[in-house]
Amino acid sequence: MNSAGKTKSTRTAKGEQTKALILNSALDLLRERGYEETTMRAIARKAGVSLGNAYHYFGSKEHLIQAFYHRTHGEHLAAALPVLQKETSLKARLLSVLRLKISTLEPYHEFAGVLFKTAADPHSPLNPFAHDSAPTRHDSIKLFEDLVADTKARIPGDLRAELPYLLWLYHMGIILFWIHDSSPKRARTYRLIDQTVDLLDKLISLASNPLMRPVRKRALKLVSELRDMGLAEA
Amino acid sequence: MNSAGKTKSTRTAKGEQTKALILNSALDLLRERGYEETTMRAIARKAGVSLGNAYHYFGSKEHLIQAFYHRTHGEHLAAALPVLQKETSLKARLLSVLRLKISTLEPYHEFAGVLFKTAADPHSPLNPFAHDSAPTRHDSIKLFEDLVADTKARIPGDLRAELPYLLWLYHMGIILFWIHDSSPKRARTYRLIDQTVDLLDKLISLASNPLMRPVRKRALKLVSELRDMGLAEA
DNA sequence: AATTTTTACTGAACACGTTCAAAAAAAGTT
DNA sequence: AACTTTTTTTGAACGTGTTCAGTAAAAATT
Repeated sequence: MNSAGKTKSTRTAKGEQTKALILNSALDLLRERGYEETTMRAIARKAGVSLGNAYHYFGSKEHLIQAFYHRTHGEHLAAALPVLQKETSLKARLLSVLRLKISTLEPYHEFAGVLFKTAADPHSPLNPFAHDSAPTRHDSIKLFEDLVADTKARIPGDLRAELPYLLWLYHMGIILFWIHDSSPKRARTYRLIDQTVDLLDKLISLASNPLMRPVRKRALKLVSELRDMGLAEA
Repeated sequence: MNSAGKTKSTRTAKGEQTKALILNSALDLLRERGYEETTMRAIARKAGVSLGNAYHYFGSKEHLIQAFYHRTHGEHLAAALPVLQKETSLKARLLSVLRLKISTLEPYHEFAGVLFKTAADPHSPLNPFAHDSAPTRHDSIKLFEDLVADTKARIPGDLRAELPYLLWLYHMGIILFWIHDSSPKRARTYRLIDQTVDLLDKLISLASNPLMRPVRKRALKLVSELRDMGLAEA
């Protein structure tokens, strides 16, 4: 069995091809119709494959979403990494990276809600704290590590260490807002990004003040405990 | 039709009785078996009623959860209000109210995950920003209004106005943690409450400092915009 | 080359949430 | 009391996600 016994590993070139075919069919339908309206039967039909075969490669409908998540993260990464070369300030980097995230996700807005729907369920393999989604989550946080790493802002070491995780959480919050955002061209979300990035920048400066050291230490210790806990769970 | 055309209003004493019977059967089963393992058919059977009849009173399985949410909130309120009489400090009140919330929810820990599962889905009538759940949400926030209202801490007016909503969000975060908490007697959650309440108290003092006024104003304006948005949506 | 073992694939079956037309019961009306 | 309207209740039906025993094909082994 695999990590959680759901998705079988592919052993054959033919199999790899079929698996990709199913995933592409699924993403097409999800983009067009959203989650509920995209049935496993429709996915299999579009891929020219039997229903059972789809389940051979993807243990459940949710596992297809995990594959989607992995793919869009790759797209986002490809778009965001060049930005880290050009921009050096934390603020400018954050602004670009978040805007790119939203534009990458945009084609899937209709069905993205389901991501968070299951994300909060402890029994779902999709929830961000679950063992199954650890690799994708780690990849996702790594982008924010790179973002923070070589920025020349004066940030105390303790805060700098936790900042990637905190920014990742913040970026999840932005996505949650975007999911509920039905304004034209997602204008509200982009405005929220502008405002919160600006505010965050100020708050980081504030927290970096030596006078803040005791409170900062306390808060960061709490954050690190919370962060570690996810890995320790079943 | 009702608020969203889902739950029919009851017109008869007999109907009221049947509705209560179904809800009680549902809550019993949910407590014993959790959400997935509790089928609508089992609920109907336990209530001695046909499947279709269950759907006559509760438009969907999720609507039963909304009823659960309403009921446990009532229990929590009954336990928490006396505390506001005895305790006067914000810190002590918060500590008690949160601990009571967790102990009220405890019997339903197994299935509470589904609360958050659907809570983040924009299409679900259960999501906290949805129109359907507005009454329960408002009731829930009201408790924190009472909690803040007559406390004698020196808190600036702008912060005091938003504090109930912020504390409600915070309390949702605590519940989210509790859902994932599998430690004995939920020790981790109680520890988290202790630590975060302590920290929150310090942060409120900090934010009340006149020097913080500009940043505070900015942050609170953002929060109030976010809060209003929920009501404006479809 | 024949045989065994592993992988890819099929389609029928299951239990579930949900819907709906229609029957039974109750309440309201004349 | 007879009739109409409304509410309650039923049970069959639909489409869904998922499972599984079994078949076809490919790879590994002899």
